[in-house]
Amino acid sequence: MTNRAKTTDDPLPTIGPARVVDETVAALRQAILSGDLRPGQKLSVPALALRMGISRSPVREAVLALTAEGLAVESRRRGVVVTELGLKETDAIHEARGPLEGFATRLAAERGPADLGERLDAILAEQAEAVAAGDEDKYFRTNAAFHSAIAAACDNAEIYRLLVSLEGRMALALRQVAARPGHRESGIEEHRKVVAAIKARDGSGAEAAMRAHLAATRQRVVSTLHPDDRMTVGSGAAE
Amino acid sequence: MTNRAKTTDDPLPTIGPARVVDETVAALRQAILSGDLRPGQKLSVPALALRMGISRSPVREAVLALTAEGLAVESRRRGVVVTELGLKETDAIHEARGPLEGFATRLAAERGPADLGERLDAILAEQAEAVAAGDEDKYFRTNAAFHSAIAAACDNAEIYRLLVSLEGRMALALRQVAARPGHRESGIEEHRKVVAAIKARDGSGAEAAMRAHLAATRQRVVSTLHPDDRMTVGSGAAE
DNA sequence: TATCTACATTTTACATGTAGAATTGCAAGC
DNA sequence: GCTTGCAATTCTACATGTAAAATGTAGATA
Repeated sequence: MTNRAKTTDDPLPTIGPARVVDETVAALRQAILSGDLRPGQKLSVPALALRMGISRSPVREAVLALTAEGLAVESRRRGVVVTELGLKETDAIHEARGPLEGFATRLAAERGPADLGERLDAILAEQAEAVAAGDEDKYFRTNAAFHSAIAAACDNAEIYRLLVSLEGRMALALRQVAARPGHRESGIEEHRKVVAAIKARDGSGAEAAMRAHLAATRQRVVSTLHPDDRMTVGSGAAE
Repeated sequence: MTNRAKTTDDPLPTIGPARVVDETVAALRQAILSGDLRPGQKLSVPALALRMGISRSPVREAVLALTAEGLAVESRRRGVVVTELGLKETDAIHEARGPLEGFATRLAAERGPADLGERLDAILAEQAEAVAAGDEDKYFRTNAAFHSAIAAACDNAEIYRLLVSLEGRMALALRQVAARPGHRESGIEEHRKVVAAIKARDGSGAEAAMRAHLAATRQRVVSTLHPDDRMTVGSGAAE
C-alpha cells in the first residue's frame, strides 16, 4: 500500500551494460581460469591496455575487481599478480566450502525450484559427455555450472555471493589436479548422489552427500599436490 | 629453482602504504558504518573528491572497493549508493552466518591459540562496560571485535575473509536494531556461553552456542524490523 | 670475478580532460 | 491539477598526462 513512492520502478529489462570494464574483467577472468595467465604472472596495466587496444583506466579497474574477487593479489606498490594457491590455501578453501556449500545444498533440497533436479541432471549429462570425450574445458565448465546451480537454488543471495567467490578461487587451483585418471569419474558419481538426495527433497541427505563430495575432492587434491603424504583430513569430528 | 639468492628477506617492517585510496576507503567505510552516510545515499565521485580535497581517481577506486565489499551497490550507469538492507537481506546474512561462523567457532575451540579464551574475556569485559555505560559505539566495536577474534582464531584465511565480508554487511543492518532494551544484555550472555565452550575446548558445544547466539540475534532483528513492516529503510526526509 | 653505482626504462598512483548519458529545473501545454 | 518538453547541469566512463618509485642493465670499481 505504500506504493505511491515515485522512486524508479523497474519494469524494463535494464538494457545491457556494454561497459569496457565489464568485458575486460570477463576477459581477464577467462584468461586466468583457462590458464592463459599463469599464477604468479604480473598483470601490468599498461601492457594489458596496449594489448587490448583500450586505455589504462578500465584495465586498472578490472585488475582491482579481480583482486577483490581473490583471483589476483597486490603487493604494496609493486603491482598485481595472478593469485598463487598452494596446498595450504586450497585446503583452506575446501574447509570453508564444507559447511557453507553443504548448508546451501540442504536449502536447495528443501526449498529449491521444482525443476532443479532435472536441470542438474542435464548438467551431469553434459559433464559425462565431457569426460567421455576428454574435453577438459567442458568438464570444468559443467563442474562450475553444477555447483553454481546449487548455490543459486538455495535462494540466499549472501550464500550465493560467498560460494561464487570460493568456487572462483577453487577453479584456479583445480586445473592442475583433475587430470588424474579416475578423478573425474569419481566426481560425477558423487554429483549423482547429491542430485538423488535433492530430488527426494532430503535436506540432510543432500548436505551429507555434498560434504562427502567436497571431502573426497579435498582428498584427491591433497594426494595430487602432495603425493607422499597420506594425511587423513579432518573427517574426525565433522558431522 | 626457488632458491632465494642473496636478496633481502624481511628484516624491516615493510613501511606503510600511505596511499590516498586506502585512507579514502577507510574514511568512507567508517562514514557508512557510523551512519554518516545513510543507506540509499548516493556516492557521487566528483562531490566526494571535492569534499575530501583529492582528485577523482582514488575516490572512484575507493567507491568500487566498497562496492566489492558489499557496503555499496551500483546500478547500471546511475552511480553507486550505500547498500540498503531490508529484512530479507538481513535474514539472508544471518542464515549464511549460521553454518559458517558456527564452523569457525568449532575450529577456534579445537585449534585456536591458547590465550583465545582470555582475549575473548577481555573483549566481553569491555562490552559489559559499554552496556553499563550506554556507550553505543563501544558496544558495536566490541561486538565486531568478538566475532572478528573468533573468525581469526579458526586459522583459515578463507573463512576469515568470508566472515569479515558478512559481518561488515551485518554491521550496516544492526545499528537500527540493537537499541531495544534487553538486546545487548542478552547478547553478552550468549557470548559468555560461547567463550565457556571455547575455554573447555569443546568444539561441538562452541559451535552450538554460536549458532544459538546467531539464531537469537536473528530473532531479535526480525521482531524489531517486522512489526512496523518497513521492508526498506530510510524512507524519511533524509535530505 | 664479484659488487656497487649510475642511468634508462617501466610502472604505479594520482590528477585532469572530455563525450555522451542521465538528472534536474522550469516553464508551457492539456 | 498533472503531464510534457527542453535547456542547463551533473555525472559516469573512458582517455590521457605526469611525478615518484621500482626495476633492469650497463659500466665502474675493487
